[in-house]
Amino acid sequence: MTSPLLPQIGVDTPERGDAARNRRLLLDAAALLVAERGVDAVTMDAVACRAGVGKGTVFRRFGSRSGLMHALLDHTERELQQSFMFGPPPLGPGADPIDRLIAFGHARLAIVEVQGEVLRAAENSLEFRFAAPARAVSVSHVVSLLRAAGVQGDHELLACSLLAPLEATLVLHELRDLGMSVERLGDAWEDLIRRVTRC
Amino acid sequence: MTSPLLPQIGVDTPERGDAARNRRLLLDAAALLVAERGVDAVTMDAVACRAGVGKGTVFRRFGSRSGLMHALLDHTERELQQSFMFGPPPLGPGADPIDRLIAFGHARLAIVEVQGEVLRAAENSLEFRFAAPARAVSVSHVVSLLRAAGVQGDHELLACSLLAPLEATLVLHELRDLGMSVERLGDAWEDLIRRVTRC
DNA sequence: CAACTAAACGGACCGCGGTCCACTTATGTT
DNA sequence: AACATAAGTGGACCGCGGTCCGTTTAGTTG
Repeated sequence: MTSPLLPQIGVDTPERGDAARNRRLLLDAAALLVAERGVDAVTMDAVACRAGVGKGTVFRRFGSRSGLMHALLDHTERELQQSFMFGPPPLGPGADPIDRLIAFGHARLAIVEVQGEVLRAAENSLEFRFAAPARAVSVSHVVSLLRAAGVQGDHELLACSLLAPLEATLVLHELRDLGMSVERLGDAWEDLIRRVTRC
Repeated sequence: MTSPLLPQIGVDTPERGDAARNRRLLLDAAALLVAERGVDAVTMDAVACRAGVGKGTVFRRFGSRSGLMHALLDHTERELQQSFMFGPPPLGPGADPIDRLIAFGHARLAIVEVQGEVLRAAENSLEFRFAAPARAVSVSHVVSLLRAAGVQGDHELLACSLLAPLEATLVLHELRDLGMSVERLGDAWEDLIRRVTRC
């Protein structure tokens, strides 16, 4: 079994020097645009122009706008992953699996609160919404916690169903449009987990 | 309290004759395009052209592509709504609320199986994904069933969380990409409901 | 029937995501 | 150092969703 960590891109076929430089330029440009003018201002043309490269290069590096957003989130994603795999309880190993599940949801909600817009933009594509490696890691993490908690049943699907209410698009809707607080969402998550894992 | 049914559009300010005629033309054209060449072929230009009207008219009638898709689904949506409000058990009133919840999920899954592509296209916009009247009806239906089942807690959020795994985009992913069967999804739904409503 | 007005119409126009391909360049080999 | 080639590059180009606004028309009023 290979490492469950997010694959380090280009480990086997390393990027050429100029390509790597342009990746950095593009990521910096994109991050700057987000900070200055919001996610909507991050058009592929704008990023390319700001980075001083051609539009084609942006697509070559990131495949799509969602891919670019995903790359922007990569750091945060890895941090979360590190935390629940190797970090301290209750998120990391050592704590009761149910508490870990609850902490996991809280951590995700916190991320959505901060990076919600970017997350939503990243979710706007099928491949990155479900087929992304980060998602696969989350699913298998939840599956293993469910198993560890002694839950019986279709772990795979149960994990998918539990992850669904944490999707950025929905959470943002609840926060912004319905005016719910993160605390309330956190409480509801905890309640949901306790119900599902009870008995 | 007003009728919980989907509002009959244009009841107060009736549509002009030509407008109503064009709406029909457009809906027929769109349905035909879906049947003949799939959802992706339903571009706003194509629909307009096929109906023999201008593009602006399509947008005036339906607001956006998602709106058009939503209109295409309206009939099905109303049917489901009728069924769970006035139809026979287990979907309709009379059955145990938990059984009604389970039946509701099964009904939705069946719809996704048949109209999945159109549903997904309709979900591609924020306003129609969450702010659509049909969704509000579903949410309040689930809320009332949870209440009737004697479930304690944050019904509103619990309903949202339960509805999330029924979203077309996710369900289609599970069916197509992960190769799961509708039966399996149905079983998982039933299991989820039983867990959540237990105790 | 003529005049009036609010509604509907249509298509030119815009910006964005995404593709394509002729051209350039970094890197390893002899 | 010269070469070969795989990788990278850039910008013209495309199609689509969505907007805008000058024009047309349906329904009403006297």
